[in-house]
Amino acid sequence: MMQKRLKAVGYKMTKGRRAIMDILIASEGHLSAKEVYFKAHSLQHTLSLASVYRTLEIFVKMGLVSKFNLKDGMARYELAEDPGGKRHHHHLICISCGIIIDYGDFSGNELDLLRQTEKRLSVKYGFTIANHTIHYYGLCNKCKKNE
Amino acid sequence: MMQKRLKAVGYKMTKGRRAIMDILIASEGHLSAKEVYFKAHSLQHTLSLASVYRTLEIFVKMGLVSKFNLKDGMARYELAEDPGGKRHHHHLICISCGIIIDYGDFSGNELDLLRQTEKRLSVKYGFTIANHTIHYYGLCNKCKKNE
DNA sequence: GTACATGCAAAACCTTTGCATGGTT
DNA sequence: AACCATGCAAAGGTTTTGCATGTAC
Repeated sequence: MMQKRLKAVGYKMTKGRRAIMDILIASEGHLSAKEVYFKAHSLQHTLSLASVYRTLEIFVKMGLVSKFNLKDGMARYELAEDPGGKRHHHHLICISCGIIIDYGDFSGNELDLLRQTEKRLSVKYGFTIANHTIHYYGLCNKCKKNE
Repeated sequence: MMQKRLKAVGYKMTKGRRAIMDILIASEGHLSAKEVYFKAHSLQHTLSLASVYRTLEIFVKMGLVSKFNLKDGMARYELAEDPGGKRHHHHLICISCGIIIDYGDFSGNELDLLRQTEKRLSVKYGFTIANHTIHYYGLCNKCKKNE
């Protein structure tokens, strides 16, 4: 439970943090800080953007949330994947309209290969890999038709 | 040759652009705009940071340079890969010291699978994939020892 | 009551832009 | 000569921070 995890690291559970977590749980992922702010603000009217940033940073450090950047230079946040990896996915990003599509239905091959690759890199470069981000850039169906 | 390519799109070849391209060619890649600025400035003392940004954007639009973002929200630039894909690589990023290691010695399996995956995504999501970025985050050898 | 969390406003940082001037073709 | 490129400074957008106050424990 969240309160426990926060307490364990010396943090407190507040309404703002609860609201932010609720939004992240309810959303499909890849939210910008402002999107989190607007959505969470509707649950907790006193919440400020500064607190959203501070809270998101805490969540990232705790491993509850993943942060990544697209080419637009605006950070995106989403719930970190569960240990089993059920929520793990990659992103398809349209370079025309910016829509982001999650892609998580990996084939067995793909999973095997990712693991295999990580192991190989560990051995060869002495790198211990904690996680990865994979982004495919291209044209979505809609934008293709409009060209 | 560069001048030709620039001219073809209505742009001019200047000393600043030459210097920026020279730096990109001489470097290992993944340079921030400021790094390009400082290095190129030593070749062309009148160069400004604004021109670096303007030039890099042009190069990206022309397909000469690739731009990508790490989690720190600072864009990185590097020479685009040649058509044959010889320069294609992914990145290992140390979450402790920030060092970036290129990783380009793909196994045959990895290449096959990437192509296969892109094709599958094209079909399933109607997405035409132009390129991808793959970043592995973890601890480098050095930082592992210091912990 | 103590320590952490928050709001607000200011600052910091990366990146873009307006405008007058300089350089390339 | 025409038009693009540049430097400078200002503005824009995202993210961080200082400080006084509020709140969870």
